[in-house]
Formats: sequence, C-alpha cells, structure tokens
Amino acid sequence: MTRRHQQIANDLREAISQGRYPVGTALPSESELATAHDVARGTVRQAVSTLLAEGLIGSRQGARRVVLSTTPSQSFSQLRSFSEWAHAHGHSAGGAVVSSTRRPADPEEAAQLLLPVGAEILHVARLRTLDGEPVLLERTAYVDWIAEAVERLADDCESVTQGLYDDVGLVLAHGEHRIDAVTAGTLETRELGVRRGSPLLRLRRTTTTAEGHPVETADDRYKPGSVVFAIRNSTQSNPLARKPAG
Amino acid sequence: MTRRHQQIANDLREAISQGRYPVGTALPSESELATAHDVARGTVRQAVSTLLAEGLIGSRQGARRVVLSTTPSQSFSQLRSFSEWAHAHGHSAGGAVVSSTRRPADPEEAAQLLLPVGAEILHVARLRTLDGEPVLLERTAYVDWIAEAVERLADDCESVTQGLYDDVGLVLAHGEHRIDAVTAGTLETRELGVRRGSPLLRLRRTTTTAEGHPVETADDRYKPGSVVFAIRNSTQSNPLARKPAG
DNA sequence: GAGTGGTCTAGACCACAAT
DNA sequence: TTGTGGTCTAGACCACTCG
Repeated sequence: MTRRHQQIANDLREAISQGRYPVGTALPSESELATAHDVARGTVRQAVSTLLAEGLIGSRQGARRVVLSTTPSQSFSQLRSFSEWAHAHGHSAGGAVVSSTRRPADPEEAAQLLLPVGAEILHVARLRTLDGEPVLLERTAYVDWIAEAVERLADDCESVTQGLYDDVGLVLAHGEHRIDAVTAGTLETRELGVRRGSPLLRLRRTTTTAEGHPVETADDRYKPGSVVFAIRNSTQSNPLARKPAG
Repeated sequence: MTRRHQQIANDLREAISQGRYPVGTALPSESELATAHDVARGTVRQAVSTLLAEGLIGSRQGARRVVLSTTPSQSFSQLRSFSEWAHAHGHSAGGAVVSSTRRPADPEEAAQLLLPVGAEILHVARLRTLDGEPVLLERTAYVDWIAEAVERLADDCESVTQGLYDDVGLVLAHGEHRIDAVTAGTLETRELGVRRGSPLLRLRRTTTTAEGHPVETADDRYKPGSVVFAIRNSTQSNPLARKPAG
C-alpha cells in the first residue's frame, strides 16, 4: 500500500531528478500541490517534509521551497549492508571470514552493546571485496543471542544482513556511526594489500533493533580511494555531528 | 517565541538526557502527552518527530516510542563553524590565514559552486587551532560576491561565519559534506606538524544560502585523533550515504 | 497587500502490537 | 480486544517574504 503522501513525495522526487525543477528553482506552493493531487494541505506538508529530511529541498517561512540537490540519498539498509549498497551501484560484493572467535567483551565493546564488561560476545573479522578487489576489513562483535545464527552463516556469505533475516527474522532498524582516519596495521597491510602506515578511513558503528536492543558493534576500515561518505545537512535538519576524539 | 511543539520536544529531550527515560524504555503515549501538555495530538506528533529526526527515539506503528540514545546531536551551525563547535565543548579556537589569493576556479571548484570553469574565486588557506594546538588545515574557495567581505576579515579571525554575518548579514543554511581519508602532503606536514605520509581525515564541504545559492566550497584536513564525525540514522530517517570514490 | 509556509485544532479511520 | 502510532481531513490564525 503506497500512502498518498508517499506518492506525492515520489512524484516530486522524480520530477526533481528528471530536471523538471533544477537546483535553485522553486517548487509549486502547498496549495497548488494540494489541488493538483486532490488532498488536504497536511498531506502535502507530510510529503515535502520527507524531501526536506533527505536534503533535497530547503524551506523558509514566507518563501516557496527551493531545490537544493537533484540526487536522492540512499536508504538505511544500503548504508548498513555492504552488499546491498554494492548491488545498487552495479558492483558485485564478496566476503570472506578471516577469523571467528567467542571471547569476553572488552570495555569498548561492552559499552556499545550495553553489556557488562567480560560478557561473552562473538568476534568476527571479515574481508569484503568490491568487483573482486579487497576494499574493506571489518571487525564485528555480536551479542550472544545472535551469535549462533552468525556462526551458521557461510564463510563467504555475501550479505550478513540478508542471511540473519532469512534465518531468524532479525531486522536492524537503527545505527550510530563514528568516522575517523587511522593508520593501517599488520592485518590491514596483509589483507587489503596496502603499505604499512598508509591512511585508512575508519567507520565504527553500532546497530540496534527497532526496540533499541544493540545487536552488533563493528570497526570497518576502508582502503583509501575506494569509498567516500556523504552527508547533506542544514539548519532545518542536522544528522551529522563533530565530536572530540576519544 | 517558543512554539508549543518546541516546548514539548525540549521537555522530552531534557527528561531523556536526565535519565528519566533510560535507553530502551518507552515514552508516554501521544494521548498521554497531549493531555499532560493540554494540546492536540498533532502538536505532540510534531514534537516527537523532531526527536525522531535527531535519532534520540525510535518509532513503530502499534508500539510506544522507544529511547535509543540519551545524547542529543549538535546543531548545524556548530557543524559549520569550527569556533562555535569548539566553544560549545569548552575549548578555545584560533585561526591564522596561511594564504589568500584570487584566481580562476578549477573544474572541481566550479562544479561545486555552480560557476563556469575559470570564473574568478577567492582561495584562502587557514590553519585552525584548538586550545593552541593546530588540528585542521582548511582550504576554501569563495564565490566572488562574498570575496570582498572575506578579505576584510582579520587574519586571525576566530569565526569566519560570525564575521560574515556581522559584516554583510550572510546566513548559511545548507551544507553538503563528503568525508574520506588522505595522506598528508607538504603543506600539512609543515603546518600541522605531522609526519609526511601520515593519515588525515578529510572533509570536503559546499555551503549554500537558504535560497540554495552556493557560497563556498572547502577542503578541510584534520590531524588524526583530533576529531571524530558521528551520525545516527535508521530506517525512519537516513541522512548518510556511502559513495563510490571519484 | 497578497501569497506562502509554520503552527495548531478536533475530529476520523486504519494498520499494527501487545496481551 | 484494546491501545498505540500512522494517515488524512478541513478548517483557522500567524509570521514571514516579496513585488
């Protein structure tokens, strides 16, 4: 079932990406859109608010909404799942488990997963490839109630997210991400084929279910030049934060 | 004037950050909040939708809203302005102009600023310090209609954003950011005091006015260990995108 | 001053979750 | 079955922008 506000948002998104409203131009007014789609004004407002949150348009009281960008941002699942993201861009994704061990959580992992220090977790290191090229080394700590399902996955499983959904119906709904740069260590030097000491883009993330229960916390290190992270923000919606390192 | 929905959002944000609703617990229902604040249900929904966008809470049809995090994210102005961010964290910010020249825009700058290649821009390199320590080398290209105001700023101007607002009333409203990792070059080696070839966190950003007119495009390179970028996202709101490098 | 988006109300019905 | 959030309506008033 597509809701009316979704339909209106889709229509606008498509019109923008097709160039009917170039960057800098104004969108039709709320009342015009309401009349055109035969809905109440509130429904139109709900539709444009999603485009606002996506950073596609800007809004100011008294003036018509303005197009800021023509390229929509990606879905959460694409951000979370390496393979889903790769496929959406026409690349093939691969993966291989480097190591898989159960051990007590270190203080950092315990804090991220809301567990007591020393609680048992499953630690998995995976090498991910894009079109056969290694681009990413991923170290993940899983909470124990999902550990068995993770261990049942094939070593070269292409999509961990999909595998866990198929097996136990797990749906990941929220994520917290921290991005910084680090130096390649011994493991990255060997697995990613980079020089020792070269820069890597690091993404640390903790993912939770819809109820807010932590499932995994990961440390992903990207080979330089392979991936860029992009954010649009504004006075009206601000997802990105700069933090002191720690 | 604080709107009623803002007041409700502030109350909830404060209650969450004070631990009245720990991570994982449920918020009161919409109708309870509506009764408690003596407003219509729509007003409550507007309030909780801002917390949803901030990633503080999660929401599912049929179940009460759940607290995901107790730490609010920062404002857009803090992200844009290095000095404002520093002050909010109890640090002192400094700056010094390394170079300032007018020259034709290169293809990358022209594309970001929606200018023809070769149009004149003002290029400024600045070293930014945190508590006296150099942490960031910033190269910015400004469009010509703001160039004179930028040149009027003091060389050790602490906040460029504030200076431009005071001088010509410029307000920056939207930003697009791309994050990756690069290797320190000659200039960074000298100014940031890092070893040649060491990793730097790079943030490239383009900022526009509320109307969507580009004002500046910058390339900021952070000393490793000085800052981390953080993002919260979910199936319900997704600001961050992963892009193939290019 | 006319038009626009921002706020707010008071209702209605539906889809989904919990029990 | 009951309660919850999600959708939608039809109106009202206000703050702001722009010609």
